[in-house]
Amino acid sequence: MDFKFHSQHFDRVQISDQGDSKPGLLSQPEAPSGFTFSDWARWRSQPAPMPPHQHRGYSFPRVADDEPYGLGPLPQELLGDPNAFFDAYRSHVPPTMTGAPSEVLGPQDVEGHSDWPLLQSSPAFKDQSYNYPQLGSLQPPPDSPPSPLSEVSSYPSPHSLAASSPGMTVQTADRLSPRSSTGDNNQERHGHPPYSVLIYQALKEAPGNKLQLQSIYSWFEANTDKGGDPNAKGWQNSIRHNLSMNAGFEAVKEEVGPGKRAVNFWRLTPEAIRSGGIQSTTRYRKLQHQKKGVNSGHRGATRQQSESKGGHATKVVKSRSVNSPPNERAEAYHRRQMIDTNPSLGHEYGPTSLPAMQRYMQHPVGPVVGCTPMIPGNNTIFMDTMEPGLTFDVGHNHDWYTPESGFNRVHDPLEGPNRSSA
DNA sequence: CACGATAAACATA
DNA sequence: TATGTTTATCGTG
Ligand SMILES: [Mg+2]
Repeated sequence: MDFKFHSQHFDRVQISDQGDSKPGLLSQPEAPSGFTFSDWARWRSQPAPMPPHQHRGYSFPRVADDEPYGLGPLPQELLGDPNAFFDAYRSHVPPTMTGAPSEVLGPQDVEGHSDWPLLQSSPAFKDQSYNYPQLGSLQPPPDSPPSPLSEVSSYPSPHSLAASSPGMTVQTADRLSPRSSTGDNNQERHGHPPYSVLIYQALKEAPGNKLQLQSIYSWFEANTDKGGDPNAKGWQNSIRHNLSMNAGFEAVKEEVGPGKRAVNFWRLTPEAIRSGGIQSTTRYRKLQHQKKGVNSGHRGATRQQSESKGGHATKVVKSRSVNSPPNERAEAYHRRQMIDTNPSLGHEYGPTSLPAMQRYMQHPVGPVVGCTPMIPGNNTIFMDTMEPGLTFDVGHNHDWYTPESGFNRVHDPLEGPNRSSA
């Protein structure tokens, strides 16, 4: 009696997947979406041939023609080169200042969130820009493949970035970072901002609002207390986890030339930039089953036989001839790739498509309230057909984070394309 | 009920 | 091995 579940397959949906028509995910009702190709071109500072047009599904933030494209607070020197940006981090981190220079610490109190220690994100790049001279033997950037592109990389960012005005600067504290490892851990002490926020900050400050994974690590090492011990790499796992699961961060591949393999950058989503914030990473957990411990309670070396986890739902890349697929999973994987690959993007690099889980949540068909584990063969989802307002009109809450106001709980009415709330 | 941190299983390149 | 994606646990408020 409760729900009436409807199950459908979203194979077909994948075609229109990127249709950025998110039901009620964003606080902003309608997002003007219409990032033109030229905008995009500018974004990555490329010549830009005139485009084929839309790439319909993906909506980029629209930017007024006269709107400045530059990143507010960023030092000019850095603007042109994201690599430089992270190189700065990479280089400056290890040697001298490990952790956080207390000099730059600026405790403050942002009304929205005074808990977290504020920091100024690494001065390293604020002042020095990426010159981190020293390091003497600073080799050529280990990971800065992109040479041609990279250029300016400005990014459409209206006032969103401006948010970082006076009050909020970001924080970087010396010991911030959520963790304390073991046992007592916890953040609450003063609560360090969650990974998602830290990542948001790192990206927000970066040229083009994008950084490579390694650079993000570096940022953490420089602005948080992570990285102290070389042995711990759990925090990196956490970072990756957040990058993947939080829709505010998207991976963009940049081709570097024929021979080399494209490098991947993690970038703030246009949505994140426009709205000036991100949603909590855990919100994408909605569809998961919350299993309760029926087990013996063991934990340790375990098995979870649950079906697929990682990869078969991976993102796109390029189409390529498939050899003999190793197994069924791989087969399914490749199938998806073909579908997901966006033709209009051609060889251009751009945002990869949404990860499966996140795409489910945008199912055009309506509110998705559940799904089976992501198994190749069975792509069934469940949606609620009840009328809102009645019995259990579900609807969920989730947090939305913005620098100015911190986290705010918002409720999404569970309204989909279908149900126009009269 | 939502979060967040972690660990870990899996995939792919 | 490095990266990414996703499932699962445990602790908090
Ligand atoms: Mg993501």
